[in-house]
Amino acid sequence: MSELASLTTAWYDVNARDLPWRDPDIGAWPVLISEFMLQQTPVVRVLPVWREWVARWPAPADLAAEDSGEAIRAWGRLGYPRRAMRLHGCATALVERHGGQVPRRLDQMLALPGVGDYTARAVLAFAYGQRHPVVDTNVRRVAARAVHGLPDAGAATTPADLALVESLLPQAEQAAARASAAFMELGAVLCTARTPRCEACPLRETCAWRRSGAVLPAGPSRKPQAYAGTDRQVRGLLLAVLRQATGPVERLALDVVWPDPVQRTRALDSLLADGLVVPRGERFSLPGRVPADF
DNA sequence: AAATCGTGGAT
DNA sequence: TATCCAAGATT
Repeated sequence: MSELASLTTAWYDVNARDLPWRDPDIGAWPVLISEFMLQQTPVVRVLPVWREWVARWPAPADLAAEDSGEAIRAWGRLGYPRRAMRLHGCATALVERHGGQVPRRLDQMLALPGVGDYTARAVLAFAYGQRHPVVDTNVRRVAARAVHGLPDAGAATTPADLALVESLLPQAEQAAARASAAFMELGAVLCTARTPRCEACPLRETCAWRRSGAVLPAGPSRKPQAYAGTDRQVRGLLLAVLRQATGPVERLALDVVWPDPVQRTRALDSLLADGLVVPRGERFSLPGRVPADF
């Protein structure tokens, strides 16, 4: 195996955080839930919601039996609520296509809604111990620095990234899966975007970027994303109203969240198009059955 | 292939 | 206070 993998795994053996979805006895479904929630959302915010979901919907069939609106509501404030709907879609697909189980084949994983190159391989590696290059933003940053001597990676995961990381993995399946978790942990805990802690890094002697001075770029490594005043913010405000409502709400209750009627309408229309919101006559609600007293 | 899609903690 | 960014996927 590569020196990068052996050094990083040895460090991980001692320093891995004790995250509940890393319990070796946890099932593939809880792992899949964690991977969805962790898409663009920090660990600390995922933890409490993940616990709720695993307790409430211990198997895919449990979630599939509910309206997608329940998933959206239980998603809470994790952000990007389309993930909740796609995860509900996953549960349905698992029941319909895979006997209520999480499949063990990459092509079957990639065919699930909301499951892309990262999530598919992460679940197969972490839940089933398979050998796949698991490439997220952390791993790409570690590879960019340690291997290429660059301060950060490109904007998106490329086939070249997958090939490189695959070449770093040990041959044995379980060791490869552990190395993948170790690379991610290193990027999340030490080899961070803005303030890397190179002194504590197991790769400090071999890292190409450190040997060239570890100079951080002046500007942001990604294009900073605006939020205030965007449709995204308005969608969030609208959905927050519908999440806490117990039934359909009047248009007026939605109108008060944003002053500009043009943008408000555009945001609501996009939520309707996404299926995150459903019209109920003159009113609106999350998707699903309406309680009898409405 | 660049834009879009939430939210909140850290700096 | 404003900016950056966090276990991505989709179109």
